[in-house]
Amino acid sequence: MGHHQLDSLDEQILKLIADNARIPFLEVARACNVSGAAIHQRIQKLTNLGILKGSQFILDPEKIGYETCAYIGLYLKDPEQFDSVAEALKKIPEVVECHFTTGQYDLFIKIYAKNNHHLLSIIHDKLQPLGLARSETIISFNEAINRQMAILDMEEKD
Amino acid sequence: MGHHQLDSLDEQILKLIADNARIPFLEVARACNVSGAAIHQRIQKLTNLGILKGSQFILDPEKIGYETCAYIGLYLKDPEQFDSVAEALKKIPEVVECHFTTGQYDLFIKIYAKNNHHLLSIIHDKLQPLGLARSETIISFNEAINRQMAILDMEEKD
DNA sequence: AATGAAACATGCTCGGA
DNA sequence: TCCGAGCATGTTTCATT
Repeated sequence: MGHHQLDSLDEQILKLIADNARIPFLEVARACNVSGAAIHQRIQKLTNLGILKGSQFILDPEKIGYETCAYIGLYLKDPEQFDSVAEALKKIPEVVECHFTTGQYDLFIKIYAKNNHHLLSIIHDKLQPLGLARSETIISFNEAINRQMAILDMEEKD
Repeated sequence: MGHHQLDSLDEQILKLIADNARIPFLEVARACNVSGAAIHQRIQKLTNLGILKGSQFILDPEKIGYETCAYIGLYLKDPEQFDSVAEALKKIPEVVECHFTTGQYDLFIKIYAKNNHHLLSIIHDKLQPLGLARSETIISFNEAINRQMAILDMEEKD
């Protein structure tokens, strides 16, 4: 699971495509002073290495009807079930993140709901039945930042 | 700020492109039984409405050297400064999310760091100087889910 | 691992319905 | 709002270095 050695060209490519998945590879090629075929090969390589894991169009949650964003810390009745609970959470489309965490919570999740009422009904009808002992909800009323981590600098050797 | 009326074609398009930003629009057109020009126009419209907010290639954080993911709840010495603190957080590249929240915390952020030591140094050297009274860190040791919310069903009328 | 050219496919624009 | 056609542009492959 360690990370890989990326050379300067890989890094340039990642910086150019990370926040613009529709950029023409020829434009990347021109910016990097290499051929289009080279970019094609590198992107293939980065994909095979698992560094690139697909692409997305970013949708504005509010504009498609998801006005409530919340984090919920879950305490399980049986903490050893965290694995099967995580599986069950994958089937709840409103759950967009799920973390196994240190300390306080057994699981920590992020949810988008249509509104506060919808959030409550998700907690009641979908989360509680999974075997929660208790939960703590943090409602976000403004997502001031939401971005991908930057590609900061070269990777050190293994 | 409200959401918009999306028809069935908009919805189909969003479902096809949301998790594949590189899909050819002509392929979308074929799947929807409309012309390529129609898809082109719709995507333009969805972009103008702010429903589409750009695109990304998804990078695997671990594979580019970010092995620690954490959430941090921030208590500010002066809670009224939350706005300027949020601005300052934008300049810290390791901070990928920042929320204004109800209750407990003044701000709630998500951070990717190279390792635990790096996380500590970010908290000490970059976050504390912003005027923190206190902070609570939740370290994730496994991100079991990380996805975009699904496009579930038609939007109701305004 | 990169190149350049060729073959193929797509993106974009415009006139018209 | 959509279609179809035309042209510019991008993608992919392959033989070569």
